[in-house]
Amino acid sequence: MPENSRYRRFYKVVESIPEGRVATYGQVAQLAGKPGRARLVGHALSSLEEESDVPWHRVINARGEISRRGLGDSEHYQRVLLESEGVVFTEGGRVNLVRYQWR
DNA sequence: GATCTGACCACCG
DNA sequence: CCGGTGGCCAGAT
Repeated sequence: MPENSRYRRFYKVVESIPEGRVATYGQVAQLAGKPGRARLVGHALSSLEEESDVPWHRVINARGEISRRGLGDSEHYQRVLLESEGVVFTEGGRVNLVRYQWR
């Protein structure tokens, strides 16, 4: 995905998420000036290059859970990345949003 | 170019 | 908190 694509707004927002904090898709969409377009964020992240500097792993869904289509292990990978930044998961494999959501 | 699909969300129950 | 519903929109087919 080229840097000059129209997803650039979203990447900019994601890049500004501090370490050890998370944001929801809807939140990113809103901060990017596209309220209600949470789905676009998902598409933006899914087309993101692996070598990108964007901390895509800090974006989770509104229930505090890691979303990913069927494929198994990359979901675990995202969790490991967050845990290495100090984010603690609950028993259900979810993040305590009131505590870790970026404001 | 019509239709389907999806890293979703708000709203309701 | 969980499940279903409707809506939005970019890619893939």
